[in-house]
Amino acid sequence: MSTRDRIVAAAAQLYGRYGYTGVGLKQVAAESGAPIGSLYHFFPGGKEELAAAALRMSGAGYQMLVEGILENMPDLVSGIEQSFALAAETVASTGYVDACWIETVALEVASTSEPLRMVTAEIFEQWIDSCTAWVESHGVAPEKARELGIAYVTGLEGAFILARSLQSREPLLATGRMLAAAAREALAAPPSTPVKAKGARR
Amino acid sequence: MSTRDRIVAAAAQLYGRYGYTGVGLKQVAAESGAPIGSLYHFFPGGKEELAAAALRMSGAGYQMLVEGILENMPDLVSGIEQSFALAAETVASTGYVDACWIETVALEVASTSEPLRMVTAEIFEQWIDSCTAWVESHGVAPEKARELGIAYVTGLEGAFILARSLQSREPLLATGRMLAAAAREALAAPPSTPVKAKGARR
DNA sequence: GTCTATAAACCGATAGAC
DNA sequence: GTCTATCGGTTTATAGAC
Repeated sequence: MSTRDRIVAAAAQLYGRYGYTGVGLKQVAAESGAPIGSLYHFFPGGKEELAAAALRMSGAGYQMLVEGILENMPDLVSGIEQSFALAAETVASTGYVDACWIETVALEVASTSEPLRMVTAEIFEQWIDSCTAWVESHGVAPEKARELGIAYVTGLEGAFILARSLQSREPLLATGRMLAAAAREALAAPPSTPVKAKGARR
Repeated sequence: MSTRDRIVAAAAQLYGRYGYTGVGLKQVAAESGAPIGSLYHFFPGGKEELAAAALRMSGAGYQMLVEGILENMPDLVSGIEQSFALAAETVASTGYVDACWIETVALEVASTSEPLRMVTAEIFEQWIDSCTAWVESHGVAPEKARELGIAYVTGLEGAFILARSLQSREPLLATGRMLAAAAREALAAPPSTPVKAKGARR
């Protein structure tokens, strides 16, 4: 693992616990074992450039994680409910500290750093596209699939907030069940313009 | 408006734009027109005590706002969709900077300040209770009503994140429509233990 | 590429005059 | 209750030796 990678990894970990504003560059340097000079060597743009790299790395990582989970789900409805239940277990197992730190930084930078805001927007858009494609592959019409794909992301992110604050699995379990209900309705109303569905509607 | 109130109001406004960690006490003092000494006079506990007061004030304010909107909605399903659409317009009208700042601070303090984490938990619990009561008043069985009440809050908070990051109404509109679909299903399956519903099931 | 030293500004918090 | 000055520590960022 290169020095650069260790710096980015340390930054991602610290941002997850303390937020973007709450973490100093010296702290990142200390955690990664690199001196501050190396940090500015790899990221001449300073804190913003480092955060952009960490966001992009973790954003892609979260997406691969979710895609891997959803791919192995038997059907749309139980896939939604099960993946939220799995998220609940995972978050609980870390003592409600590790969920998704992208949202924390996204809120912090939304009105303070236009470059970083755009990085988070790019990440969320990719997540939406990925989820929408999965929903569509199970036979939901494109527009409805996008709505459900968006609601999957917003519901998951919102449930993470309450789960961490309340230190409870309930927000994730309840949100998963309600989104599964929405998915059931989306399946019941078949595509107005029929498409060949790859996944089974059963 | 008392000096104390002006300090709390200024803190709430600044936390909304820059987050908890991103706002200094000197900044709050300057914005409110009060000297730092007064700030420590009213809040001997310093930054944490001030944030707790601001959180409680804004938390109650948001709850009253949502309750006032939901009360006047004709039915459960369109009430959910319409209130999300209204939120989309409101957030868009502020240039996507003012949505709900409780979530920003909740994420920042979740693993850094146990006292503040508990304040945010209390606020979220009250929101859930309020939404659950509204859902139940429209004829949904208690357990399902709580699930939908939770999903309303998580969906709204999550959609606020994406709306601000993407600078788009779409996350709020899509989430509102999906939660309305979930509500439709909750109404279709009547309470196992029938209760006298105050709201119309139609 | 690695590392140290340092500048200039800001932080939360306190002391103490008024 | 109001206000100022200040302490000790931290921040981002840079300069420059190795």
